[in-house]
Amino acid sequence: MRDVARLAGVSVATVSFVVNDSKPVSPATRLRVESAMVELDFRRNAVARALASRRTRIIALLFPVLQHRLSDTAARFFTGAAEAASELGYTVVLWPEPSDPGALRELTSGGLVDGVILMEVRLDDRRVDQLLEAHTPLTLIGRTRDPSGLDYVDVDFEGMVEQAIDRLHGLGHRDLVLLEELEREDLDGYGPVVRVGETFRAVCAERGLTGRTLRCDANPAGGRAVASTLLEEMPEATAMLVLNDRAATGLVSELGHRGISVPRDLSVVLIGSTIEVAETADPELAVLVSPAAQLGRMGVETLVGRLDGTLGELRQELVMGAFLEGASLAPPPG
Amino acid sequence: MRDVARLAGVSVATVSFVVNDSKPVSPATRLRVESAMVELDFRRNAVARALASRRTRIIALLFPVLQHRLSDTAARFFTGAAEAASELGYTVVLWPEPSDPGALRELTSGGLVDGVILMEVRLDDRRVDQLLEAHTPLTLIGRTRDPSGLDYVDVDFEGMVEQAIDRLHGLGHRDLVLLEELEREDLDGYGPVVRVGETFRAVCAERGLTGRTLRCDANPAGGRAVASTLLEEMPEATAMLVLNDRAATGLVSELGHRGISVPRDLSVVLIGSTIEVAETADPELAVLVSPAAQLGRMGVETLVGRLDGTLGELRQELVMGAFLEGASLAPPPG
DNA sequence: TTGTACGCGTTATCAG
DNA sequence: CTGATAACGCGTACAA
Repeated sequence: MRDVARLAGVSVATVSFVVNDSKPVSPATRLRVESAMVELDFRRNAVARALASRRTRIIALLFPVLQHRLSDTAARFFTGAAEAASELGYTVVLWPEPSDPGALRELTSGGLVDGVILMEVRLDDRRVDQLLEAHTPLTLIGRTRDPSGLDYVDVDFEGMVEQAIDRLHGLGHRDLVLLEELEREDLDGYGPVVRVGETFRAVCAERGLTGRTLRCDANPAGGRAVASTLLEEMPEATAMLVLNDRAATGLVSELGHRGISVPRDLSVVLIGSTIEVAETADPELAVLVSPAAQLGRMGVETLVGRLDGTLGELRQELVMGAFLEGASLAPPPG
Repeated sequence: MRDVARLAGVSVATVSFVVNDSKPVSPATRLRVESAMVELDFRRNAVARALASRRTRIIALLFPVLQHRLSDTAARFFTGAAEAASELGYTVVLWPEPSDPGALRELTSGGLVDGVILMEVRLDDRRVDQLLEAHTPLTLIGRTRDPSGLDYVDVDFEGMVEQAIDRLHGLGHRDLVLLEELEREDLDGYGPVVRVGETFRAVCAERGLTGRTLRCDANPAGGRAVASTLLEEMPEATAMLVLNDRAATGLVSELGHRGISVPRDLSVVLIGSTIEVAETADPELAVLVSPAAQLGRMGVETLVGRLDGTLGELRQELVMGAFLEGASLAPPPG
C-alpha cells in the first residue's frame, strides 16, 4: 500500500480511502490509485486491516466435530449460514471445536473472528459461559436450560413432537414408542435428545397415551438390532417416533424381514431429519424436517445484527419444520 | 501485554519471551510475569501476533459448498483433517468457497490462513491457478488433469473401479452397468466422476466385458426412477457399480418392489461411500469405502510439512479404500 | 537474562 | 478533497 501510494503520488491514507471508499476521493486521483494498484498487483492484507479496524467480518460456526457427527442435517446449517453470510458481506467458517478449552478462549478473544455461532448446545453448556466471559458476540443454534439474555434460534422440538404425536393419535394410535440414541457421556444433556424425550413423555401423559422409550446405537445396525427388543418387549406398540434417522432405516428394513410391515403394523415418524434421508428408507418415512438451512441463516442474521448494532432486542426464536407425510403412516392394525 | 509488562515490572519483550518461551527467562521474572498475566486475565491477540509473525497456524479447507453437497464422506475429510491439524498445532477450518472468485484471492493473500487445502477438484480447475498465482501454499485433495508440480492426495478411483470390476468378473458377471449422476454444468470435469467413468469403460473393454452407463438424479428418488430404465433397456445386465450412494439405496429398494432381488438378480457395488450409508440399504451393499478421514489427515500433514519446510519432495499419493463385502454380491443368475 | 526500538500493513483522527 | 501521523498488539534484532 505504501508502494501504491508512492507510485500514484499520493499518501497511504488516500489509497486507503480508495480501497474502502470510506471518504470521497476525486475521480482523477482515484484513477491514478487504481491503476497503480493493478500495476503493482496490490492485495490488501486482511490481518493488518483486522488489527487496525478490530474486525475481520468472519464468523465462526463452532461445531464439536469430535463429539457430534457432522450429519447431513448439520451440513445444512452450515450451508444456510454460508449463504446468509455471503449476502451480508461476511464469511462464515466451520470451526472444529478445540479439544483444549483454553484454545477456545484464544480463538474468541484473539480477534480472528468477529463473533461465534455455537452449535450442538447442551442444557448446561460451559462453552456459553466461557464465551460470555470473553465478551465474544454470541448466537446459539440451540439453547441452554436457561437462555435468558442470550440470542438464540432453535428447532422447536417440543412443537414437532407434539405435532407428531397428535397426528398419530388422530390416526387412532394409543401405544407409542420413542426410539432414542444410547446414552453416552458425550450426549449428556444434549438439547434435542432431552427435549424430545421430555416432551414425548409429557404429551403422551396429557393425552392419556402409553409412551415408552427404546434405545439403540445411532446407525443402521443399531436399528436392526433393536427390532427384536421392540417385538418382544413392546408388541402392543403401533407407532414410533425416531430421532435418529440412521437407526430408523435399519429398524424398518429389519422389521420388514420379520414380517412386520410399515405402515400396516407400525407407523413411523422421523423427527428432525431431511427429506432425502427419509426417502432413503423403504417405505419413505414420514418426517418432520429439520429447518436446518433456515436456522443457519437466522443464526447468521442474528449475529450480524448484533455485530452491526442493528439488532435491538434479544432474538429468541423457535422454528418448526415441515411435516412430510411419506408412506409410513396408517391407522393401527386391527 | 503492555499492562502485563508494567504490572510485572518488566518490558513487553520479556512478556513476549514468556508467552512464547522464545528466549530464556529467569524463573523469578517468569513467575512475576505469569502472575501478572492471570491477574489481568491476559489473552494474546491472534491478529497482532499474525501481523508480526506472518503466520496464523490456520489452514483453510476450501469446499465449494454451493456446488457440492457436504456429504457424509466430505464430512469425514474434514474430521480427519481437523484431528491431524490439532496434533500438529494447527487449526483447520472449513471455508465455504467464495462465490466471487476475487474473494478467493483476498482470502488467500490476506494472511488470514497459512495455506489452503482444496477439495472437489476438477480436471481443469481455475482455483488452482489462482492460488498458485497468489503464491498460496496449497495441497489438493483430488487432482487436476496435469498435477505435476502440485502436492496432492487423492482417492485411487482407478484402482477401486478396477478392483470392483475384477471382483464381479470373478463371480462370473460379464454385463455391467455404471450408474452415474446426471450431467450438470456444476460437475463438469469433476475428477471422481470422470475418472470412474473412464476407468469403467477402459477396464470393461480390456476384460472383454460389456460396460454400459446409466444416469440418474443423485438421490433416492432418482435411483427409484432409473429402475425401469434399467429393466427395460438393459435387462441382460447382472451387475452394477454406483458412485452415488443416495441413488443406490433408492434403486435397490425399487428393484425389490419389482421382484428383482439384490444380489440374486443383480449384484451391486458402491464406490467411495461409507460403511454406514452402505448399511442403510437393504441388503447391505458391498462398498469400496472412501478413505476420507485418512486423506483429510494426509492433506493436512502434507500442507503442514510444506509450511514448516520439513517436506522435501513433492507428495503425490493415491489411496484405495477397504472393500467391504456387504450382502449385495453373488454370481449372475442362471 | 532483560530492555529498546523498530517493523508488520492498515485504519482512523486530525489538521490543512 | 488530501496528507501526516498515531494507533492496533505483538515479534525480534540488537544492544546492554
